[in-house]
Amino acid sequence: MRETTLRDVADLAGVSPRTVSNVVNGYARVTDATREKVERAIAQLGYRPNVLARNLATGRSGQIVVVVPYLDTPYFAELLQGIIPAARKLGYNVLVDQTDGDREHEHELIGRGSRRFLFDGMIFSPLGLSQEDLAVRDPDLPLVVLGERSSDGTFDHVGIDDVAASTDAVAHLISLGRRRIAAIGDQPYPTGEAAQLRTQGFRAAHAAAGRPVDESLIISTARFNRVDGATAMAALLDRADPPDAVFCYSDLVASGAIHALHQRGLRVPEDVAIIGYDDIEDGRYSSPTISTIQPDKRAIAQMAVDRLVKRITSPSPVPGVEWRAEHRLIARESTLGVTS
Amino acid sequence: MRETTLRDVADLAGVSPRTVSNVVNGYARVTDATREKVERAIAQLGYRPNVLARNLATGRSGQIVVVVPYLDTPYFAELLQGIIPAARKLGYNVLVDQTDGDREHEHELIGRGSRRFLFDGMIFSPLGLSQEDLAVRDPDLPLVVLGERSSDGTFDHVGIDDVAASTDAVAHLISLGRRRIAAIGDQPYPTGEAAQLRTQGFRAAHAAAGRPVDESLIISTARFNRVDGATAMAALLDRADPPDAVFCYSDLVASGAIHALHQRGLRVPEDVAIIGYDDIEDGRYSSPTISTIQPDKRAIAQMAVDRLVKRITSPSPVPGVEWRAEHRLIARESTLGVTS
DNA sequence: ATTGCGCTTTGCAGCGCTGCAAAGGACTAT
DNA sequence: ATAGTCCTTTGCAGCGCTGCAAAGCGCAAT
Repeated sequence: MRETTLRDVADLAGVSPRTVSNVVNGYARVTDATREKVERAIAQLGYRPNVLARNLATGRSGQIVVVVPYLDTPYFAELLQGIIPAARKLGYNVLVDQTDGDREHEHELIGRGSRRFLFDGMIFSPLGLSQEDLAVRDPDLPLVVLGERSSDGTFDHVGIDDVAASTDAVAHLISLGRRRIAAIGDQPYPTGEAAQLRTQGFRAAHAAAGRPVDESLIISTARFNRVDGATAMAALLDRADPPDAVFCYSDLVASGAIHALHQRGLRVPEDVAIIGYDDIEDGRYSSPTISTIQPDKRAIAQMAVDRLVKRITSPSPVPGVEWRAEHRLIARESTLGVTS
Repeated sequence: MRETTLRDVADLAGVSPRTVSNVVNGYARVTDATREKVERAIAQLGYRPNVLARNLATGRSGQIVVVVPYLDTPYFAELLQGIIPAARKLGYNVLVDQTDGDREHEHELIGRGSRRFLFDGMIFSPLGLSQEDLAVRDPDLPLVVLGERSSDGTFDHVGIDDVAASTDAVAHLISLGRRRIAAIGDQPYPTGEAAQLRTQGFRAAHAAAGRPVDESLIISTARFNRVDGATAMAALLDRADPPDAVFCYSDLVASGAIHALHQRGLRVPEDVAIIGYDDIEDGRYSSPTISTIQPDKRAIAQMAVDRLVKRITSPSPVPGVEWRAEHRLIARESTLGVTS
């Protein structure tokens, strides 16, 4: 049996298809009598508009897509908790896609692909993509970039001040009297911009305290996840002069590092203090609880959606905005120890 | 500037639009000469097919949606890691939506809404919806349900044997000599079916060991998350006769419970043994590592996608299948203690 | 009685693509 | 030379909806 269409409803109600459309969309002025007739017909036939057809006719889909590297990274999952309701409130439906941090895939998504037509705009958190890659993006696609890139003026960028936040984190370790501070999570140019900014903060904090940086304590990892954190920590502990504190570039890395420490029977923070980044829920429940940098996720989410929708609805080109959310240092047990 | 269309390409290549379509879709036999002409024109104009138009014409969208209660629940995030590649391999794009476990919202998604047209099928993990609610679903929508419901024969159901798995978990605690075993995560009828099956397993294990069940040790929670786990555990510890082991209905609940124990200076498993459910990555890294029930997530994901695609592509009605994936008991530190 | 106004309703065309079936063309068999 | 066959290419119509602008209509003003 065929799906009922606008025309079927129109026939039953004795009006033109256009009028049914007007009722369905709440458009224009429709007399109460007409509206009621049409609504009765709709109910009777169980009519539902075909969004596909509507989208084709209007050229817009009412959907925005949020593209993240990994859905199983709690930071993104938590960010989405802010993005989804914010977008819904503005009448947009949110769908999520993941790239596995794969450069090809990311490229395809921001490039001039045919999926373009499915979405009115995109909130994108790049990982494998370098700044140059971003240049080949589809200029038609309203875009808000999350994270650490800076905008070239044709899209918006929303994030926190990574250098300042990282400086705060490391300064905290220094203020606790730690002498040999390692960093886990650096990544080489050109793709690891987030990581490089954090390393920059790491250096800045040392400089501000008049301390030299031991370059051998800056450890690169492929990803910001637990496995890599544990592996890097284990490697540090195998050395003759292990660190007494570690700045981890994400809470997941920190969680992995703590795991590696516990496996060797070392105590956090007595033997090694750990600070993470992102403030995921996990860190508030782990043992010890993880000191971290807390970005204002709600503000980031709200801002990203606002900017994107502005971009979608504005007929004229919108200048790219660089927007920094607040961040806070949250000191917990992994640096302060158990306080009671 | 207008987006280039099939017709533009046809004009430039000197062929009919239909032929361009054939080339684009790899349809039919097209001579190499023609194909090359067309491809040159496509490249020259930077043509990309309008998926919206294609979808309208074909009536299919090539997208499937995975609907989960909460994206920030690691179990779902991990499951998606299996679903997304499996679906991609079959030519489907996966989009994710979350319901917040809200019954209204879930209802809307499986009902006869207009979003129906955006997706060829749905993999759905219900939470707030009761078995009766599922009955009002859109019969046209190919559907695979994850989790604990049983199928009414009009859709497929994929999950593990929750009763058996829960029995295994509790039997493990009993075998370790624990005497007062609590359960955290029960939920009342009619929505909390997953929880009820686990409670059933909890009872079954007691019965098998010839032990009575202390009903007061079965604690209900609103969700399977950390906060609720911590709160419930704290309440148990406030009692005169606290348990010496707890079966938590998810690893998140277990994580919360362990947190509550540590806050009181109690040791896991020496004072209280904890077992969780789901085997999320978190539990492999926490201190102590969390014993758990490991569902075969990869198999669940693969099966869900296979069944859904079969349903989408089959012209005739497909009978509903009830499919159970394997599960394993993984004993870690939270029940065995630190072994070295 | 005629004109003009404002509101509601309508008809038309078209969004860009594909399904279908038939037309065209090259080539082989008779 | 003619008919038949097979493969490639095409034309048409339509997916179901909305933008646009004009038509219809009731009512007040002249």
